[in-house]
Amino acid sequence: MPNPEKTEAVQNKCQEARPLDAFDRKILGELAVDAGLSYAELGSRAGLSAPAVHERVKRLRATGRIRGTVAVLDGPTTGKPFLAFVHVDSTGWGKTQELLALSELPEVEEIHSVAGDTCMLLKVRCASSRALEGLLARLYALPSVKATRSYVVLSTFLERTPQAEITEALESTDLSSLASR
Amino acid sequence: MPNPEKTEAVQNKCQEARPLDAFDRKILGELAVDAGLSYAELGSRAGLSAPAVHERVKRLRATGRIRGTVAVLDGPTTGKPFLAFVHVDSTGWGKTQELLALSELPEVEEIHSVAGDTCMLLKVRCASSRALEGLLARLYALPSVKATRSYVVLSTFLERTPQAEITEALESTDLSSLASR
DNA sequence: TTGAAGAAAGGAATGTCATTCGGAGCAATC
DNA sequence: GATTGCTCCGAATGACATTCCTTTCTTCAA
Repeated sequence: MPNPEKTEAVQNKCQEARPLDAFDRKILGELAVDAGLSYAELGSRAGLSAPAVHERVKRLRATGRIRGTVAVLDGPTTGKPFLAFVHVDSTGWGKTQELLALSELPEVEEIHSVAGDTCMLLKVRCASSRALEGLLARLYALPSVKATRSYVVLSTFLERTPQAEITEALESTDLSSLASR
Repeated sequence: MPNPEKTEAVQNKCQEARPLDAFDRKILGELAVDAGLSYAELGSRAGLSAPAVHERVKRLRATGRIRGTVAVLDGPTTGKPFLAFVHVDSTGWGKTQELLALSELPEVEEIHSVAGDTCMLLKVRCASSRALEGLLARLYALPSVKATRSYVVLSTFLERTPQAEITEALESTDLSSLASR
């Protein structure tokens, strides 16, 4: 009979699924806000030395927790003041391949398949309403696209990449207390 | 009578709205994909020297074209496998202030006000469906929130930050050619 | 309990790169 | 035609990333 702990250890090794200790999460949290921090500064905030932080960051990158490091561009001042979310109803499954071709357009920032009364959800940022119109025209040019609903953004109050912190309280919400609503 | 060119020059100076030449856009494009590039590498790709690139990047940061540099975290492997878009119908204008308080939750990544059959649009990434439920509970706890519609993401095919490139063709789409559809 | 092995952290050294400085080319202005 | 301002490049400096090595702690086995 295999030793459960040893088996788990092996799995962790193979899947590289070590469960992120407090140091890791602190580092991730800081880097998700500002990746320009030096390892020394990062270390002093996390309570580690620079080489230790470096080692952890290297591991976080290798295991895919950190996807990459990017400069966040400002839409309006870089020529794309129009932001919209487009819901796409398409006929048939497996037709999503056509939509994925839109990834080539730099205006398309996100493509998700979603559950709900729609099939696909696109996040699109472009130069003008004219360009949005042109993009919708391309959408409707696809045979599988049945209908779209666009939600043009008027104001953006918050926009950021995934954060490291997790709000534990959300999972322990006592919904029964809301039953009286 | 004021000299138009001079006036424009002054405006550019004041608004710091210089129109981004090809070098700037190339640099922005590269940095939006990988901000870890050295200035030397960046320079060789753009056809400039390292100091020249450095100067431009500094200016792009100062003028707000580059909002910041961040590490892109992977949702699933950092403990947040659930992604959803939540449409919020709220009663009355100016009540958005309540919703903005949700910015404090690291699970809330985006908050937009949109035109369409809904008022607010949230992008939410959390640990579990239980957490999503807890977040919706918080939403409904706000007096102004009338209804919500959630679109749970099943698969994400593309997800990136704003890109520098602009597809000119989108703005020159001949919509009259689509009239026959 | 003791010994051995693995993992991880810290200190110091090295190499790379960011950053700065000075000079040159170029355009626009008076 | 001289001047001012801007941007580029090459070289020098300084900071920082990266590596190496030692130490410590934990874990597993005897």
